[in-house]
Amino acid sequence: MNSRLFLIDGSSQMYRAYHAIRGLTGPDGKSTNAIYGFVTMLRKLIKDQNPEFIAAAFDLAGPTFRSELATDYKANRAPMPPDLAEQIPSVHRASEALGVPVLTHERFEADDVIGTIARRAAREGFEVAIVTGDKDFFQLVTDGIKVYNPRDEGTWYGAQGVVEKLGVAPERVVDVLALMGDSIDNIKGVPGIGEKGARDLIAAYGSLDELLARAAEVPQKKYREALLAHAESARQSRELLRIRTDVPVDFELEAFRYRGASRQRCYDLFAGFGFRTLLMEYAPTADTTSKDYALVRSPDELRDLVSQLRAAGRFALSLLPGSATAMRAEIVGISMSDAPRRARYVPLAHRGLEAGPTLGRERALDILRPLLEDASILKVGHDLKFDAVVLAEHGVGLAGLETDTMIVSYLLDATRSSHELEETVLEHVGYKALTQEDVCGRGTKALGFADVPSDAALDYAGERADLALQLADTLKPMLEGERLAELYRTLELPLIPVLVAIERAGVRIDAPALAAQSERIERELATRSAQIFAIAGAEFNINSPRQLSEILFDKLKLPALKRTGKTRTASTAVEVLEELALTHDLPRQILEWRALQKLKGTYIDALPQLVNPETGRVHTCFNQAVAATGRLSSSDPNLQNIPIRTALGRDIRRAFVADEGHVLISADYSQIELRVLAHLSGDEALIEAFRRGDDIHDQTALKVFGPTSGLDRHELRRRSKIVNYALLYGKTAFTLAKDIGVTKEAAQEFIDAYFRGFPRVREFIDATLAGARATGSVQTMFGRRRLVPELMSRNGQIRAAAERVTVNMPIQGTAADILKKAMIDLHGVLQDRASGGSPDARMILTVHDELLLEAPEEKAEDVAALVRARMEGAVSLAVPLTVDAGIGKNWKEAKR
DNA sequence: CGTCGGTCGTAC
DNA sequence: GACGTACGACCGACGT
Repeated sequence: MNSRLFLIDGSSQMYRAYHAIRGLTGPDGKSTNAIYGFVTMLRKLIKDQNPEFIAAAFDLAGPTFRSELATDYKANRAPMPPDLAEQIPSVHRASEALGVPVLTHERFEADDVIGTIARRAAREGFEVAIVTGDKDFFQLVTDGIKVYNPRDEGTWYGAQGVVEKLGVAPERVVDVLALMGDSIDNIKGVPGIGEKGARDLIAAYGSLDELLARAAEVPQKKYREALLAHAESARQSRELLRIRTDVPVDFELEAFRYRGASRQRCYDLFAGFGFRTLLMEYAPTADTTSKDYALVRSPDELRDLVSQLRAAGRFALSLLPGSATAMRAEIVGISMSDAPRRARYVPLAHRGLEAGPTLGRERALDILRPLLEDASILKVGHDLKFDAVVLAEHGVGLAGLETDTMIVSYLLDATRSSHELEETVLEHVGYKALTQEDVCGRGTKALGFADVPSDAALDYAGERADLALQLADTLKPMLEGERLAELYRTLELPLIPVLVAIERAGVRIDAPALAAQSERIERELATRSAQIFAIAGAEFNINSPRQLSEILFDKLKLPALKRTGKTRTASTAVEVLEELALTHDLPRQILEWRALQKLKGTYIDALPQLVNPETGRVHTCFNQAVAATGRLSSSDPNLQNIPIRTALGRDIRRAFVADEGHVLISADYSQIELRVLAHLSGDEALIEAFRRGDDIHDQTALKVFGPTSGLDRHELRRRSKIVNYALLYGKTAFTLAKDIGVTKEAAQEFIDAYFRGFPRVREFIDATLAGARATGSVQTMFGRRRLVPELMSRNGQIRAAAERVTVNMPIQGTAADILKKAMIDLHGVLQDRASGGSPDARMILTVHDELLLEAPEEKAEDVAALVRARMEGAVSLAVPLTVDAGIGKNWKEAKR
């Protein structure tokens, strides 16, 4: 088989990348879209085609032989956008780093360089592929030269493909192009002849020369006259469009042999561009660094380790858990590190053949306990809450928490897609860490840590502790100089033990009640689906948007009112079905079916499965490093989206119950975000309204709709509530109009009226945006910040989204900070009370503006008052914070 | 058969 | 195209 040479039309591929990807910028704010697109294309090409030889040719700025031939060559072309031009040197560097040599020529274009090399390589017996989306290259196609368009799945064009595409053989392509001309490059061709005409004429007369010689014979008057008048233009166009194959270039084909990418150069370059996912593949790996990792196998060794860590006064630790769920995890092993590249791993529960003895778990934990519980020995880790929960479930406390690198990473840049140790280390230490997949395998075949031999676990676990310590020393100083260090020290770090306590406490679930509800809904769903199939005249999967849209829009011919974002298929979303329900029975039925299905599938059936058999309760996991605004999130299960709006939904909350002799206390901030807005904006009208204790939505109604709108109070209040929240979320008149059922113009007038009524809110929004544009980030009252580089995007949509985010973040984020502060305060008080003796109240849940507690029945009123006081007094604002508290045997009752 | 993107829907 | 922050069920295309 012949060697394959890929010649890439670099400039055109770079252009394509630039236009295909919008709004991608590096850490320095400069555009990286063309670089990224080009790199992606190149990597895919190399992966898919596995080339032996490869090179990329690029145009240079400046005159070429064509501009001498025709002074107005490319005169129509808009100048290259500056943010593309500045990426060119980087595209060249990236190409070379990936192992693809870059070719340029002073007087010739990339096309000609490619043409010349292609011809020579073909003569020497290479199979040549020209990588381009440009049909001009079809003229070069021969037995040994094909065109490859990498777009989508990739398309190959040989001679046959060219005939199919342009209607003529490759050697006549330039004749066809000459007739057509090229308006972009200002090549005139023959006016009045387009692609179709050109193909037909060249096919009929054999060649351009023949056609021009016999122009007078052309039957169509339009073509004949044009050909006679513009024969010279046609000839000149042909010279401009003919790709040269005689460029003086000096090279050895051997220089194009592909030898793979330079890891180091790719790593350095991609780090500079901020290509985080790509970085992974090029980062240095373990084999390049020396380390001192060892197993600890005997009690004496472990005691030595403990004294050493004590002497160090500070160390990082990492548990290998038996399961990803902290509340259910066994401890498979513990690693600890007190200096870079040094780590010790204590295997505790590895199964199967072991290279040496393993310490008994209880005995090992007993030796470790004093060290772990000693608050004067500082602890470092990545996601310490996880380790603390697992340890606590094994009867060991974790005190002296100093640095949680996951949370530090989150405070530095909350919008990162992941704060996993691997990602964070890659970014800040420049090291590609082992992953759990590397050690355990992936998919269904993946082993648990317990089934991995302990010396293999050592590499992974050792790194986890080692890297956490290294990371801590890199990241911690980055908090200084801003308010982040204080935010970390006073809010995020103290929150960890609070969350540990809440997660461990869990919520009691009335599983039999849910099971009964499930059966009832199951029957209901069966009846309803039968009805639905009867109306539809066919059986189908109601849960499948695709099948449903076929029924609704193809079979029943209902109008497709909206299309979905990515796939442009007819949407079956609520608002669409609501609309269709006015004219047809089926959509309403579907909506009701879906609502039932959702409740059953997501909550009623899911919750009992997550009850911990040990505790009989559900233990959600609170994530402290996910939400971009500073909120907590909840998962496994998510207890922050339990239904409340519909009666049936609220019933689910009845299944969240208090223990015997206990009650639940629900306390939630009243309109905390609007109060935060009042405080941050300093708007007198808003502040006054809150100080007087007015109903804020009524007050808004007065400002927005006026005293004489004629609507009843209930409707006014409903609309005002929507307007109020619309403001927080940066809603546009368009969506506000939809929500409250008025015209866009009316909605805009409401928004305008709102800003007239609360003028400082407008000023606050403008000032927030201006500040964010100046600094690249926006902050909460407590100094939590969010980076918003997209504010500078040239893409209007991306920019508008960034503006909404910018306005919303300080409000939502400050509210989140306040609740966190209240939780820490309250936790302290409850702990103090508990130290008095009898079991007392405990927090069991938090939902953005609400705390749920469980308390002995007889202390309920007392605790409720305490909770209110702590929440209302968490922070002092220009307006009072008010808290509504309720008590009940279950969450629904407590919520009232 | 497992993974993953798309769509939809729940909360605040 | 048009509302901020989350999590998760389900479907179905795609890759192994």
